[in-house]
Amino acid sequence: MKIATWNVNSLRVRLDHVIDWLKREHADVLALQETKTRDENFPIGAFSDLGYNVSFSGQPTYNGVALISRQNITDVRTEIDGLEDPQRRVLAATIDGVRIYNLYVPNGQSVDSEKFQYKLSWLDALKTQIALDLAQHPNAILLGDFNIAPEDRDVHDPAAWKGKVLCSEPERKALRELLDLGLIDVFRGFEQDAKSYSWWDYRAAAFRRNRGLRIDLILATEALKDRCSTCRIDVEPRRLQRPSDHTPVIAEFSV
DNA sequence: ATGGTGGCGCGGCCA
Repeated sequence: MKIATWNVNSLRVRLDHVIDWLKREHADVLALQETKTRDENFPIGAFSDLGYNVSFSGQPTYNGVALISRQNITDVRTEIDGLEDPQRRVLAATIDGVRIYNLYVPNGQSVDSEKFQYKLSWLDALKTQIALDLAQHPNAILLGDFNIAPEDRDVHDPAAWKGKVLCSEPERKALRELLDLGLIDVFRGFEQDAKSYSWWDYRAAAFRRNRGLRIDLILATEALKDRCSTCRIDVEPRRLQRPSDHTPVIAEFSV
């Protein structure tokens, strides 16, 4: 299974990029975040023409997640238990016997904001849900835009970002607690270039200067980690005209 | 430079 995650920051604007990317990479599963697309407007045909199934949970203007898959998508869930949340950030499904969680973790805006408290409570509810689910699904993958840089090596300028949202200790702790359930950030299981990032701010020529963060992650259970043969960031889509501010992260599993 | 750019949708929010 070749599986990838990509925050596209509007599927309508980025559809050509996504279709071209699928034609080139032939991924089995692509998890999209920030589709910003109502369900009734989802471009099903663009994907079915390539032989892909789709599942989506969208809303107008903000958020929105989708799964694009060669194999059937079953047992779809879009809610976290105990979390009343109109924001469409979760799409869990089973594909090829693997339980897959496509996640768009709240950004949090700034550590002193209400949105940051929402981010932490959202992560806490997610942890509770995943703890329960992993007992039933030894083969599971969590992937998406986590809006958390796990460690300082995932940050272009750790001193400047210290304590700031996306890098602060409370959210890093929340991520570690999620990993402690038995998940591995598979990107770090392989040799990687220093300064490997998945997101660059649109402003201040951040991409050209490689001033980025690695906040798009693929987490796998122990059983699947041993079946992971590669994980890499594909920076090419970020070079295109009118790109998303994120670029795809890809992992391959023998399942 | 407390800015900068981009998407949505047409003013202001969100990232």
